Amino acid sequence: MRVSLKDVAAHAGVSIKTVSNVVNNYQHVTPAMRERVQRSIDVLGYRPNLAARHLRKGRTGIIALALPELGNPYFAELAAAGIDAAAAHDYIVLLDHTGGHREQEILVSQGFRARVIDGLILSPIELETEDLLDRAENVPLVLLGERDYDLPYDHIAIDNVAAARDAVRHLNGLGRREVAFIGARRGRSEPAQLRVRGWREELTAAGLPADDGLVAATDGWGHADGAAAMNRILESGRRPDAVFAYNDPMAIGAMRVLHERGLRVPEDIAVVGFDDVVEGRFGAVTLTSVSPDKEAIGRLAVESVLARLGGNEMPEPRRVRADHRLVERESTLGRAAANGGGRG
Amino acid sequence: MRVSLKDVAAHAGVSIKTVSNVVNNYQHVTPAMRERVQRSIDVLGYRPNLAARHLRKGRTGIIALALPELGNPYFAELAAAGIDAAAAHDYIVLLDHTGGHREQEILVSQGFRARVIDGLILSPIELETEDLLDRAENVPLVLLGERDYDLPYDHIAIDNVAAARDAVRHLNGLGRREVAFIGARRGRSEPAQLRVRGWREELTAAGLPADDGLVAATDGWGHADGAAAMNRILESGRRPDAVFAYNDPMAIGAMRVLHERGLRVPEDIAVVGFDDVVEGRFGAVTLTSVSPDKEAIGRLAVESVLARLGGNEMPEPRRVRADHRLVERESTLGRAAANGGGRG
DNA sequence: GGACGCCTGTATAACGTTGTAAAAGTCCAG
DNA sequence: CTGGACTTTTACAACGTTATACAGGCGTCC
Repeated sequence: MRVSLKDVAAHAGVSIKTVSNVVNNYQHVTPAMRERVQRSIDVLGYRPNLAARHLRKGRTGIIALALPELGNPYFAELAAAGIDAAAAHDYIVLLDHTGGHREQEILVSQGFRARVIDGLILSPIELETEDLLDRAENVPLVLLGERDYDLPYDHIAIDNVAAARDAVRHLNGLGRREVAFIGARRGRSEPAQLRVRGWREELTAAGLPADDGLVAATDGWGHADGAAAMNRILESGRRPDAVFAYNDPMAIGAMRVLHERGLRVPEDIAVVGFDDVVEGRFGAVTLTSVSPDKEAIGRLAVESVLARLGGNEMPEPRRVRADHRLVERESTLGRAAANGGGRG
Repeated sequence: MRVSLKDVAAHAGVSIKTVSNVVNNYQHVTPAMRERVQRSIDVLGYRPNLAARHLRKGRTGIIALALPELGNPYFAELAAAGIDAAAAHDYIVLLDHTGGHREQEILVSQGFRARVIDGLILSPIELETEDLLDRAENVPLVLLGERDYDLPYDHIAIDNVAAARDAVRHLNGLGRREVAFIGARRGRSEPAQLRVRGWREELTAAGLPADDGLVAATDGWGHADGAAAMNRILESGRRPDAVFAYNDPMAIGAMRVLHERGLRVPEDIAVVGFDDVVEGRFGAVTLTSVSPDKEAIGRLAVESVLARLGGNEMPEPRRVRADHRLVERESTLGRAAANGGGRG
């Protein structure tokens, strides 16, 4: 059986509490006593029983990080950053995936999937505001990602509108005048996605078309969804000279379709993605992408949720903006000044 | 404060244990009593305290899954499969990443990173046999992946030698006679990697060269490592007509280098990867790859470790083979019968 | 009709830890 | 050498749950 404080206490000839004091670096322990107890600890190979500690302290030392999809490298990198940030605070991360499905997201937000956690970081896709109103759970919640909720929870994200505008402005600067958007989510009550909004704002400001025919809604957000959306746009008869995708996998899926149809990137159609995943740097045509500071997002999310644990004072919910920048690569290369000229 | 069994018991006017019995679906509870207690549970919104349950039962309901790198979609998909398989058994998965570094892998195997777990699934990269000999930890361990340890732990993997031979045989069948291998790990005491072995065996059996000049060792196993390795091979003066890579990201990195140098895939050089990640299906040249049954691996690993929890009888350690198949795509297309003819 | 067994429900004692309060020990001033 | 102030260590009670053992109630079998 595992060795407990009791065993160590017996071995060292002291009380249980003294051993506990040594383990917890309690201030008032004489060096002699500390060493004696420590020796017993080492000899017996004592390791604290976390379940008991958790029961006693009411904390588990675990926070959950619920992401839509681990297969998307963006989330994988985010997860890695979160795990490391948590480890720095002696916290462990329980990773979960929702598939971006509303029911799963609700389950997670209500704490029904992982019930051993002190705090929760959730990156929702389909979750609606009302789903969080009756949140019975009392563990702190921090939200991540593009969706914007008017709720008293911390929210960590980049400025998605500004980032989308950066991307579109970059395309416009290359002389592209018809910029399609791939990846509006289908069936969303309000098309309030910030990236679509940024796309629309920037185009409108530039006096360029931003009609619905240029927006392709999708069911998911993987390569295949991007490819299908690209196909749909082209089959509609539109011939945009640029595509801005909701994320990199979708952009890459779209580029595959363009390749199959003999359209050249960037000569015929420039492409910009979002998230700056590694994959985009190694295709036949490397991908220009909006690069969020993933490390910062992961770290800020963890620090944010841990801060909520401390006191009951419940400070004002915070909207934290992480940095982003546009990384230009081959998919939007060249033809900088050669605008105006058709590409016949 | 949270509501406990005691509160429910008081509300329902029964003993604590009776409430516990209802919660645990204990057999001998009258329907009337069950309903009465259940009503109190619902009214008060009781939710079991897992820390207390864990302390009492000695189980936490959590297993750890430690993978080298979440950024590699292969592992991300594996993780997703593991999480779902565990959920089917009411278990929760604690995901961890080692970076493939030996110290981290040792830490994980000794249980120093996550100490709340009932079992551990580890996919080691650099870990050596001796690191597991003095494993003090008593939680069951299941190993995953390519490395083969002669130790009394369950091991789940595909037949890596056979899979590698399949890939090389496929290339040979296309008339390719000089097949390079990308991704032998640098600094490994014995080059016992199974995939290299399969590559060598198949080539040798076919009477083709399998010398060290065709093997490119790498530090890591990402896109950039594959690209660097490909560059090194080409700069050495060798002109292989096929490349077999340790995994898909490396294969894709290699293809990028070939593209930059104006070498065509598959016309000049055919490429085969390993793992069949989604990314390989959407490049300008889709990637032929060995496709392990990830869902099965994740599921088998979880079931294996859960099986070890049950009894103390410690059955014989098992080597479980998951299925694999070769998925042929554009990177090895055509020129089937056109062998023999040089390529200019 | 009484003894026996089965079915329900209850009291109590753990599981291993930490917080509280009090006991024991130490030190110094008077 | 005694009293007081302070430091170190201890005993004990929680935290919320489940296992064990046992007490009643009821039916059943001779």
